[in-house]
Amino acid sequence: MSGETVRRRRAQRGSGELLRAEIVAAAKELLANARNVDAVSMRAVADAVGVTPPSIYLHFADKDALLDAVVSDVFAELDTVIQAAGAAVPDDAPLTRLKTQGLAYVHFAVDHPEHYRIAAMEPCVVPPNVDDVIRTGAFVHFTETVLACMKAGIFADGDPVPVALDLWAAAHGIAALMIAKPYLPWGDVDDIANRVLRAAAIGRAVNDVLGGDVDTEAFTAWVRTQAPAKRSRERRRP
Amino acid sequence: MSGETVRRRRAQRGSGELLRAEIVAAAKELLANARNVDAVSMRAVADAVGVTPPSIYLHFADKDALLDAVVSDVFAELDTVIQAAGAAVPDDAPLTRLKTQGLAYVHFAVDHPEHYRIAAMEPCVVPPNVDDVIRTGAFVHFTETVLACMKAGIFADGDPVPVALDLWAAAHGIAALMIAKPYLPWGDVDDIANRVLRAAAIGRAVNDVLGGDVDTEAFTAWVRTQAPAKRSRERRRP
DNA sequence: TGTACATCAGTGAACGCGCGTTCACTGATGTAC
DNA sequence: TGTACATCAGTGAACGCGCGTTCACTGATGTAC
Repeated sequence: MSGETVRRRRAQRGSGELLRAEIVAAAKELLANARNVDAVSMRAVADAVGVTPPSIYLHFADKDALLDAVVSDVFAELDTVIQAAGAAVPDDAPLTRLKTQGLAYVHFAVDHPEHYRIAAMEPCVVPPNVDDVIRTGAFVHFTETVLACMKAGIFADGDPVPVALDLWAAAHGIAALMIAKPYLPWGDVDDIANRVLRAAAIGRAVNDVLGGDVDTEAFTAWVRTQAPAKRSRERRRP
Repeated sequence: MSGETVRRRRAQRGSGELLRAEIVAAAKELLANARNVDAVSMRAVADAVGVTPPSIYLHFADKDALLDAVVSDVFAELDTVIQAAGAAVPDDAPLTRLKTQGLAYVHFAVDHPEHYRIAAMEPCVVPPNVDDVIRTGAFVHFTETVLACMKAGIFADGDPVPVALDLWAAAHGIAALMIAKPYLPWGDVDDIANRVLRAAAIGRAVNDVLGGDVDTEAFTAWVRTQAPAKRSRERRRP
């Protein structure tokens, strides 16, 4: 920690953004191994960057401002991952894209549990505007895919936001529970994420078709009677 | 806070359990309004009970032990709520019981967000044994209902634990997201919880019938073609 | 019934610590002449 | 090209604070005789 003897070179005039970025990166890294936000001190961040604590205050008003910057950084990274995953799926398979993006989401969370925690599981330091969340970043790219599913007739036409929230809840449920209770017998991440995401999408589509007041018990019994026909009609993988 | 001038009567001999329970209750209450566990101090707990800080150490080895006791208390309360909800549904409607219990779960979480947070969203102070979670308390009562659904032919026969985990993930997703992002347009708690839980149950049942490698896109298109027949066959609420 | 005594629940004061933040400062960098 | 000076990124030391926990103690309660 304080064994950091190499002092960084003084920044060039006007290149303050460089140190700012280094501070955010260091705080993010420390947060990844901390119990929570209170367990990461300004002193530790300064130490990790190779600078004294007061230097941080040249770039951030206070600790909350620094943490806000870290959360923004995590959201940006998550968005990049989800966009990349979506781009790998052709436009004419919007439901597959939805599942692929959902899977990428869960993987990001499980691979970076503490970053996911501060971004999606902790109460925000300052509650953001609704539109800032819904019309920007990862959520908006997810909503676009939901809209494509509606245009393809998979979900009923309408406002994509509630559908996106439902599906987000399913993805978040898997991710958050696996992070909070890692000792439970989850099995393979891909398996359970695929199962839950597929169930959420199928369930939503069925709901859209049959209306909200469907008698679930009767419906599943009915699906059971239809199943053999459906099975014989579709190609099975070995 | 320290305006607490009424000092409690000294406990009777051998009635130490009474103060212990009061300490847990006070800590639980303070946690309900705290940002996180670090924001609740032993001093504040002592103050709320009307006692000096060292008194707490007569009943708990340290702060972690106290917090463990609080978490156990929250889990017990959650279990009581879920059992009560399940008991109100007849035995021959296991899927309805599942949804009712799920709804009670989400309601508990939304009504006691900070308690739910420490119980289900924070990493445990000390990771418990798998069996302690899976074979006791709320989870086991939930699993029993899943088993009843299997016996009723709603889900495929087999180990109920993975199914229970899937459905728990759905319930947790709604609960945890609503708590972490309360500013999003969730609408009515019952509505969204019902939608997501129903979707999860339907999706799971369909998966069980059709196998894991079903082509979701083709299936939903197929359900769409079947829908009118199904609709005319079922009674609709006004 | 009365008294001496043991018990132990709860006290009061203090410990050492790490925290966020502040403040007067230093000294390398860049610029004006 | 050389010198004096302004700038401002980063420093070193300190502030006051609340924290978890310890320790020698007190004094009401219950008991033995």
